[in-house]
Amino acid sequence: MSTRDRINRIYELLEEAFGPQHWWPAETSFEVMVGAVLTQNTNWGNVEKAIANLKARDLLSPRALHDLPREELAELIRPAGYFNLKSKRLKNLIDFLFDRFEGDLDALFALGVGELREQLLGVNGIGRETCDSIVLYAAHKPTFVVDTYTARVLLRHDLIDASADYEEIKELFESSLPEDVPLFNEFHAHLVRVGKLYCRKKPRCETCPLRVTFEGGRPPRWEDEF
DNA sequence: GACCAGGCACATC
DNA sequence: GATGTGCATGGT
Repeated sequence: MSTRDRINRIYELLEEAFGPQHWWPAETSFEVMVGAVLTQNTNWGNVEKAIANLKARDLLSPRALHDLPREELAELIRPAGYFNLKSKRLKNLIDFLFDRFEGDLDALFALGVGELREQLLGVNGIGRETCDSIVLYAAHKPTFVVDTYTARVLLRHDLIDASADYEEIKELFESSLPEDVPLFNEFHAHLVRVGKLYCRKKPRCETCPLRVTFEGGRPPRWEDEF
C-alpha cells in the first residue's frame, strides 16, 4: 500500500472510529486566533482557563484586546503559562491586524492562502503551526496543520523518518489528500486526539495502545485494545 | 517531585 | 543548517 493510500486509510479509520471532532473548540474566529497562540506548548485545559478570564470581562474581540494594556492581558492569561511571552505575541498579532487591516478580520481573511500564511508568519510569535491553525480553523482556508502529535503518529507508522521537518510533513498530507477544508480540519483534530496516546520518548514503541495495521490477512483497523 | 502539554524566537556553533 | 535554551502554569 502506498504512503498516499495509507494516509487516506488512516483518515477513514479515524473518522469511522471516532466521528466528527467539531474543531476548533471556539465560538468565533478571533477566539481561534487567541487560542492558537495560547496553546503553544501548553495543555488545552490551561488555555481554557485563560480564555474564560477574557470572556468573563468581555475582552475577546480585536478592539477590546487592542485597548487593553499588555500587563493586564498577561495577568488574565496567566493560567495558560508563558504569560509574559504570550501577551507580547498576542499584542503583536493584534497590532498587525490593526496596522494592516484596520482591525478587520474579514479583511485579513480575504487574502489568498499563500499570502495569508506569509503575512501571519511575518508576525513575531506566530510560527508555522500557529499560522496554519489560524488559516485553517479561523479563516477556513485549505492548509494542513502539523504539530508534535502529527509527527508522532506518522513516525509510529513508518510514514516519515525522524528527521522530517514541518514543511515535509505538511506536504505529505497535502499531496496525499484532496484539498478540502473540512477534511483537513477533521484529520488534524483526529491526529491530536490519538497522538496523545502514543509514547513521547519512544516514538517507535511497539506497545503503544493504538496503531493501524496495513499488512496481514485482514483489513486495516485500529487495534482491538484501543 | 518529575514529567508533560495542540511552539517559538533567539543565541551560538 | 543544526542544536541548545528560556519561557511558566496546572494536571497526573
